[in-house]
This record gives sequence, C-alpha cells and structure tokens, in this order.
Amino acid sequence: MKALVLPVLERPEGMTTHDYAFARLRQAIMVGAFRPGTSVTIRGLAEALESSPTPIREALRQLTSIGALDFLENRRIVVPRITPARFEELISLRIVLESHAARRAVAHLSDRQIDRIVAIDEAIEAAILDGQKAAALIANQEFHRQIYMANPDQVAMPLIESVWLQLGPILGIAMEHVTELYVVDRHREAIEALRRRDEDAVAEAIGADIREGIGGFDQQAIGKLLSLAR
Amino acid sequence: MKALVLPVLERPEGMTTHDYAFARLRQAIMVGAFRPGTSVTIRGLAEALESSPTPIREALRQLTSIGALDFLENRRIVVPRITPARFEELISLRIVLESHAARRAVAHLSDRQIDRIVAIDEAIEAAILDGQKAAALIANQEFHRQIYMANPDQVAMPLIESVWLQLGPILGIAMEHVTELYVVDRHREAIEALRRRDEDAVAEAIGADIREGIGGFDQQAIGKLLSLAR
DNA sequence: TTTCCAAAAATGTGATCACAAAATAAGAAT
DNA sequence: ATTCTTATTTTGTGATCACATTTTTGGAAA
Repeated sequence: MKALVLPVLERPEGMTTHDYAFARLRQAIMVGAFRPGTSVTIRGLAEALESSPTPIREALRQLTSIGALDFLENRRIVVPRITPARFEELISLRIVLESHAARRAVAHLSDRQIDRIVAIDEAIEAAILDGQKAAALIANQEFHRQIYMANPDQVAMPLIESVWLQLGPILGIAMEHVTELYVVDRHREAIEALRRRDEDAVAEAIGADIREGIGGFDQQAIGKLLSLAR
Repeated sequence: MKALVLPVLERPEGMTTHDYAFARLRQAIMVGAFRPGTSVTIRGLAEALESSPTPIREALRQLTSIGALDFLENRRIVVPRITPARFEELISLRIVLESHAARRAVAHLSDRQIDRIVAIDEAIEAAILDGQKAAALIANQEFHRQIYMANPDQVAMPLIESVWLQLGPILGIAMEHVTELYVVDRHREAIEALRRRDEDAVAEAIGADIREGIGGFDQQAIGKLLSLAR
C-alpha cells in the first residue's frame, strides 16, 4: 500500500468532516489525481484525512452515486476504468448536456458576468502558455461552470459535473502523456456569441469546444491513449 | 412524528442493509411517495427499516448526491421543493437527455427487444384503463428505461434517473389531483420509429412524449398544480 | 520453480455510544 | 392571549468495536 497523496484543499471552518472528505476526494478525482483502476480503502483514506472511517464511508458512497467511484461485488472500491466506447459516450453526453445548459444560460448573463468569464479565459491561456496543465484544466472547468450557473433555476450542473468526474481519471493519463497544450479559440467564439446573446451560436461554440478537445487536451489523442492504457 | 409508510420492496438475499435502504428509499421518492418539503430523520428511517442509523445515513447521503433529497444548513433532511421554473428546467432537461439516449440506443435494439418494449407499452395502457396510476407510472419508466439501456455503453441512464427522482415528488401530488389518465400515443409513434431504425424519428417521438405529458400526467396541469402547492 | 493450502492480516459492514447543535415544549413575564 | 426565556428532547456527527468476508502471506508438496 503506497502512501496516498491528495491535492490539498482548504477546509472552511464549520465544514463537517464528511463534507470535507467528499469535497477533497471529489476534486482529486475531477482533476485526474487517480488513475483508472486505482483502488482505495476506507481506512486508508481515513488515515490520510486524519479522521475515522465513518465520514469517509459516507463520502465514498456519495462518490459512487455520481459515477466517480465504483463499489465492486468483491466490496473493493475502485476508480472506474473506461473503454473507448464509454469515453465516446461520455463526450457526446457532455456535448448534449453542456450546449443545452449554455443555451439556457444566455438570457441570464449580464455584461459584468461575461467580463468575468473573459478574465477566466485569459487565465486559461496564461496557464497553457506557462505549461501549467492542472491549473489550465481547473480554469477551463471554471469557464464552463460560470456560463451554465448563470441560469438561476439551472438543474443540469450536477449532472454535468458527474460526467466531468467520470472523465477525470482519463485527464490524469492525458496530462502525463501530452507534452504541450494548445489554446482553444472556441472560447473566444463562445464569448462573442454570448455578447450578442445569440443562443444558437453559444450552443454551437460550446459543442465544438468539447468536440475538439477536452480542456486543451486533444480528444482523438485521448481516445488513442485509452485503447493503449489497459 | 407520524408513522412512516414506505412502498414495499423485495430484499434480495445477500443485499447489504445499506443497499436495501437506498433502493427502497429511492423507489419511494421516484414514485412520489413523499411530498415536497417532507422531512425525514435518520433514526426514524432506521426504525422503519429495522436497522441502525449507520446504513441509513449512507443511503440518505447517496440520495442527496443524486438530487433526491436535500441536507439543509440546519442539518434537516428534506424532500426538495420545486418551483415552477425549476420544474420547467427539469422537463427540458429530460427532453434533451432522453432524446439523446434514445437516439444512441436505436442501433442496438434487436427486434426481440422491441417486442418486449411493445409488451411494456401494452401494460401501461392496461394500467391506465384500469385507473392504476402508480402502476402506470412505474411501467412508463420501464418503457423508457428499456429503450435507453439497449445501448451497452450507455452512460446517460443514471443522469436520467436523477432527473426522474427530482420530479418524483411532483408526480405524487399529481397522482392525488389527476382523476383520470389518458393513453399517450407517442409511444406507438416511438415504437414504429424503432422498427424502422429511424434515429431522428425516435428522438422526436420521445421528446414529444415527454413534452406532452410526464407518464400520462398532463404537463401543463402539473405546472399549474405547482404554483398552487406552496 | 510452480502449485496449492492454511494461517494471518486487511477490509467493508453495521451497531452502539458520547457529544454538540437544533428543535420543541413548558412556563414565566408582559 | 401573546411573547420571550429556559429546560427537555430530538437529531445529526463522528469515533469505536465486533464480526464476517476477502485478500494476502508463507510454507509445504509436487
């Protein structure tokens, strides 16, 4: 059993142990800190997070509910493996879900909010030019999230994040193999469409952005990686 | 504290207490056994299910992850209330998700599977003519599930069920107020399209089916109910 | 060296308990 | 009768323990 290293995450005062464990594990999986097939144990995580098994168990159970982990028949807890076919399904689901969420957010976005989204996009490009892959990835997620969450009655975000979580472990592999990221200019296209409040164009740009590369990672290259990583 | 009545559910041998509690509560919410705003307690459910609090807590936490329950700030556990706007978002999300899932299932459906789906549709109509609202609802979900699950690499079903769960409590109210159900013939349309393996037509039929009525319940009527039920 | 079997260790499950926070009930003051 | 305060009860949280199952280990047999 090798020592566990989880990306750090600030713990807000008053947050329960369970919520903290959930948030931290969730983030770890989302940014690809675990490889597909990795198995975790309740006691191991309890030790790593300096708590008792109880809240960890609850966090793990929640993570399975959103597809981030798998409780196998043997009672083993693992990070799910992904087949190329499943990968393709996940991407197409992202496209459908996110272009829909984007479309329904357009009418709610203020100019000020769009400015903030532009700032996030600049942060993404800065991270890419700097070669900071993990930072670019997180900023990219933030870019998308800020758009979808502008809709106050929005209900799709949790589902979208579930898909992100299922793609997370793949991103971890991609980050190891992809030497350099490229700037995705579909973001610019999306921003222009947002400014015009053009719902169709926004949906189209978001869809294309996902299709062409998941957050700076070339989609085809990842698909190829997948068939190798067995 | 009034006594809790949960729809019965068979417990397969070897199923853990936690899994059973999760499955049973989930089904109860899905078929509208709980009204929006209802609050539940860990100890109360533990007693009702004759177990200790531990597995119940895990089940409740999982249910919150999929939007079926809400842990409030005050630590109260409630069945979420739904606003008309949220309701509309959920319906439009259903349309997007399910027409996509249906489309991607078409190529995988064998004639034998389609026959089974036809049989389910007949069961729905029988239940409707018989006035068995709950049975019609469950059969209707089964109709949709059988289509989407035909795709072996499918990843959308858990998300779709999450949306169903969020709509569940509304269905409970609808069942109380709607006196009679009507047969939705969009199912026939979907079946015809399935036989022709016409993806566009299938997606269109499923979308229309959802738009016109959620499982036999008129959508507009429910929207009106919502604004009253406060 | 490989295969097989038994002992030991590790691991998930579920019950119980102490504790703190929240909700409710009860009584006093206005 | 109503409002406020205090005491009691309820409830979620997290730690701990016993148990059964699974996995791993270590050595014997082929």
